[in-house]
Amino acid sequence: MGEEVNMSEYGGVDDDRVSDWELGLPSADDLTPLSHPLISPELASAFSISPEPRRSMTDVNRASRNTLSSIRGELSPSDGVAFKSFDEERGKDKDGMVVEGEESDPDVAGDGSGSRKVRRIDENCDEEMENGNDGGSARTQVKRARLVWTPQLHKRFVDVVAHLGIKSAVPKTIMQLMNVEGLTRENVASHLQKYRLYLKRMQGLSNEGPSSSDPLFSSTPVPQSLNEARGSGHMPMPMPIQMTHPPQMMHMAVMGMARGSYQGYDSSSYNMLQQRDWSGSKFGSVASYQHVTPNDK
DNA sequence: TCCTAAATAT
DNA sequence: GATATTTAGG
Repeated sequence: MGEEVNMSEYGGVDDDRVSDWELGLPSADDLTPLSHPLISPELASAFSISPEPRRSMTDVNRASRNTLSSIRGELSPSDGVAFKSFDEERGKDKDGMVVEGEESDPDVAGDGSGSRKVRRIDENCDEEMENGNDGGSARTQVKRARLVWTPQLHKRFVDVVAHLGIKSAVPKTIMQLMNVEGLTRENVASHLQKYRLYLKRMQGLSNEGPSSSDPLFSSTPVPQSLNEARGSGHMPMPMPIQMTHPPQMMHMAVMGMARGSYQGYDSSSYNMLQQRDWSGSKFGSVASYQHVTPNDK
């Protein structure tokens, strides 16, 4: 769940008080995010309604999340899971570490029937080169950390692409349907580019055996959707995607991950779980961000 | 505007 | 070298 980095600053100061608080608090999963959209993203996209009202409550969100994270980080005596507070290496620009908060997710069985977990990307900006009061426009785009396409995220991506049809699967639409907070169109575009490449390869080598190049892609069943999904000239009626109705935001917040070691995923669990929802598996979080070097480009 | 391919960066 | 981001052309 929402691992937060800056909690390291408060590390272990108030464990006692925290445990008192947590007694009456609902679990993080039960909380409805403030960013709760009123209509389903499918519907929204069907009618060209912007799914994200662009609330200006981002600060509030962040604040409450921080609080939650802090609490979460300190509790766990009841679970067998050991939450370790993580200290991060900020000094080294090339170093990052994976912090996966394992979340007990009891409702995995139905795969989408129950309450979908809220998902979002928690970006973290290290040093923010804040605007030196330039022209005054709030244009200062904080450099996002490197997005890591976790199996969950990719699965969502594939689902959306599949149901859109390969034709109308364009970055913007995909991004909207995925409804992952913080996920940019460029993120999707980039991934889509790679995904298309992958599909092409697979198509060319349809009788290719085990060694499919990408562990991520090969793990996700590729839909036979080289066909168009939407009738031409029709209004984009949202299709009943596998994802359940309130597919709110993906909740995700994981930092770091050493470069180049992504392929270290256990391929066996891939095959086992390829049709299941990934939540609850060892992949506690949906996506992760890699720490970005303070280097400016 | 935005999609896609290519270049660049990590 | 793989992945993700950024740039450039349409």
